[in-house]
Amino acid sequence: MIAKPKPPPETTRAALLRAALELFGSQGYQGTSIREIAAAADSNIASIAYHFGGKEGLRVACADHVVGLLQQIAAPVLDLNVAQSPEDSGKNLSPDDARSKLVAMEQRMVHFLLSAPEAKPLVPFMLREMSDPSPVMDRIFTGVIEPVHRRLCQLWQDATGEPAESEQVRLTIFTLIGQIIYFRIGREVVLRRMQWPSYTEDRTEKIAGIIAANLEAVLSPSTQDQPSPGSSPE
Amino acid sequence: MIAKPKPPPETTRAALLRAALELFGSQGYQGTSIREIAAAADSNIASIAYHFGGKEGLRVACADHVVGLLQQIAAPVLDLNVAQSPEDSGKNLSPDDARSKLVAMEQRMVHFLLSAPEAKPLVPFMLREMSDPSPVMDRIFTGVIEPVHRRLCQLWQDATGEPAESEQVRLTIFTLIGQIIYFRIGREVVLRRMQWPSYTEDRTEKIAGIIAANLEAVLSPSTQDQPSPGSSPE
DNA sequence: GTCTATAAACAGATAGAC
DNA sequence: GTCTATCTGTTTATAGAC
Repeated sequence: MIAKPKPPPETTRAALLRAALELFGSQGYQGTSIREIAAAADSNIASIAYHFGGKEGLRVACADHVVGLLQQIAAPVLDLNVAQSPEDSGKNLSPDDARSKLVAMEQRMVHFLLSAPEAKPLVPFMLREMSDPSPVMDRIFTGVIEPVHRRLCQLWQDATGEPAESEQVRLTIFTLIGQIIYFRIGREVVLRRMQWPSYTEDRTEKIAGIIAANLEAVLSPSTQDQPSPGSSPE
Repeated sequence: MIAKPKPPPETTRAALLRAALELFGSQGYQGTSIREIAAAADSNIASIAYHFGGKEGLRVACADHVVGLLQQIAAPVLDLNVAQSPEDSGKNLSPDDARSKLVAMEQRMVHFLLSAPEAKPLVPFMLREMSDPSPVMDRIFTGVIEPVHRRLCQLWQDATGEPAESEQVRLTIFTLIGQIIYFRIGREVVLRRMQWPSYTEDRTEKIAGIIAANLEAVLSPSTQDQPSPGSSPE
């Protein structure tokens, strides 16, 4: 426990986790049998009960695994400026810095969700758990989604001056996230309409560019009236 | 067959369809048993085989039903200007008209997806079929998604002059649709982050207003450089 | 820790009475 | 057209050999 922080006694366990993540992601939780998982992991059904207590335990373990990995990936991006200098308080950026950091984060998210190889097993699982309000969604929300959303809201404040936790800003950040995530969730629809067989680096880059342009357009004052959000002409 | 174009001999059939739509939408296809459906329709399992041939037949019938209803709902919006006058050719609008029609369609879609009572049973089913690439997705895509997307692209062309079927425009329309649909698919996440117990009319209106503002910002020339999409500084 | 064998519950489909 | 009863296969979970 002390001398060996990470020995590899988790061959079977890890294989089951990998297989489950993959299959839950592609077929859904209810659409996947523990037989399939055991077969894909070159193991047997009983090993799932042994290591995870059952199918639901395996689901929870997948969620924790995903949250851990995503936090690891998101960490360097989330506190790029927090740990820069001690007296900086790590909270305020110049509007231009915040603006370009927002665009940079958007680009990263698009590339990660659409074509990063390390995201391939994680993202489908996460998105399914996000749609299905399962008891597992809690960990994913608290561990990943909320921190990232809060960070984006903070950057938005630094870029525009609008209060980060206002309804207006929180919802606007969701419209940004929605644009990105739709290209994953609605993947089959997009590919079909675009007559693309699959996403490639070039196509991902194109998508990221369009969302970046949208983002910059919304961030721009545009010298028009944007007094209060509730005064739409309807 | 001729004298009675639509008598009501479809009490059980209709009840099964309604129940299936509801349960498939909330629990997913594989997460729903035909026993549940029969029970919810106050019928029995055998009636499903009799009326629809089996569970998969019921799924297809649900898809057709949804496509029919959505087309009925979307029709008056889609060809509002097509049937206006014969010599109008029904294709070209003034930029201002196209622009306000785009905003109007966005508002309609948000309200329909988030709080229209008639959408409540349809939308979850459709969104699930859209994520899972099932053989049923075909009908939904061809019947609803593609026509709506094409119409939006056409309006975008009328509003901006960019060619409707260009990659640029088709993807931009998807960023618009993504913003809207995310508030449905990511509903649980949004509600939690906003600390809202549920969507209300006011909140839906607020969301619609923010997306409308984004749309207008992107549609505006903004007097900045927007020469070609591939020349991002990176 | 790993695996085979089996139990108990569940799925979808169907036969046949009414 | 409707429904009960049943068939057949599959599911998760588990007991027990190794």
